Amino acid sequence: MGRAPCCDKTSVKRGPWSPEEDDLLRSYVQNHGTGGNWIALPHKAGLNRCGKSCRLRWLNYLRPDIKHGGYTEQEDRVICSLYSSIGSRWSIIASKLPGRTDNDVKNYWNTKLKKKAIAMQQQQQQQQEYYQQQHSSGGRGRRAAAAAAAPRSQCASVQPSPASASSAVTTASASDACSFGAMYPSPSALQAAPVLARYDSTAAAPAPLSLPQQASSLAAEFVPPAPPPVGASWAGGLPLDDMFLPELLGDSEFPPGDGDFFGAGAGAGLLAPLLLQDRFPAASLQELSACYFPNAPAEMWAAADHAHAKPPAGLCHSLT
DNA sequence: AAGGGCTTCAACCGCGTCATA
DNA sequence: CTATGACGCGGTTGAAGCCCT
Repeated sequence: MGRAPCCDKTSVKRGPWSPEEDDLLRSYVQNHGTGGNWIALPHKAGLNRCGKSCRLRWLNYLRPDIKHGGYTEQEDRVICSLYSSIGSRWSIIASKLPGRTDNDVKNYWNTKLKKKAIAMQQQQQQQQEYYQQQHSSGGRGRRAAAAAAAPRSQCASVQPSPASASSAVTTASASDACSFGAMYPSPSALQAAPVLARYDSTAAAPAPLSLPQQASSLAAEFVPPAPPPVGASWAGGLPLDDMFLPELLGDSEFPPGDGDFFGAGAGAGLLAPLLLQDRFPAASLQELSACYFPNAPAEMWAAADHAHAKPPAGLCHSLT
């Protein structure tokens, strides 16, 4: 027994919208608003369309503040950084990009950015191999080499959804998120590991940070990995927390209206977690980190010796 | 010029979540 | 507490345009 359809699909028009339909919908919404009921809207607006179709058309195309195409380097970096940390939660990612819709961001990632990421990952792996060869004789390099050789499944918990494998291009898998996140390892993320443990940090990082204590001990013998390729400025070494925490914490300066999301330069980005440690109690930052990775809270919370298994309600509503 | 393959992106589908009666 | 309906989201599809041979 399935769900009742939202409308009679045989009697409503489907497919591409005509300019006349666009005008009808636009003028109706601008004059009357959505009325909080998309199902009833097409009838009121004189459209022979499904309510969901109207909603999608308005949200993804007709809204006056929509930007189409022309993604900037900054936007690329935001998308990549967030994707590496939270996976394919396009609505959250799009909410950090004014004028962008989840559908647009999703399409952009699937058609362009993902390829760019894969190419850069391959480049990074080549650098890693070279780097491992240079350090293979010393003890300090062994853990990094072992971690680099570790299977990707270490981060499978980041993206629990076993996405269909029917489309190699469009499917956003756990390994995508994980491997791309690994492209930009951040020494600062490890230095701040007891506070900002990242559950998707693998591969180029010394080891999966499944436990803050492990991360802490690893940080002590951490060998900085190869830097991102020259010219690959976007998302370089920026933990999600650097750009996300301020907003969740109510920092009104995020995102900057016309500036660089990542601060004045790489140094500013790398310093952000440490500055946050100064500004907020470690417990609060642990709670917020847990919000990013709701699929793996137990380990971290147990390790952090918290009385509760979950962060306080309302702390991270937009991500859970 | 033709046509086959590739890319892009608007639109659809189905499910999870939430609000409300 | 439960049922129902609407919304919102992520995954997927397919038509149109582009590119290459």
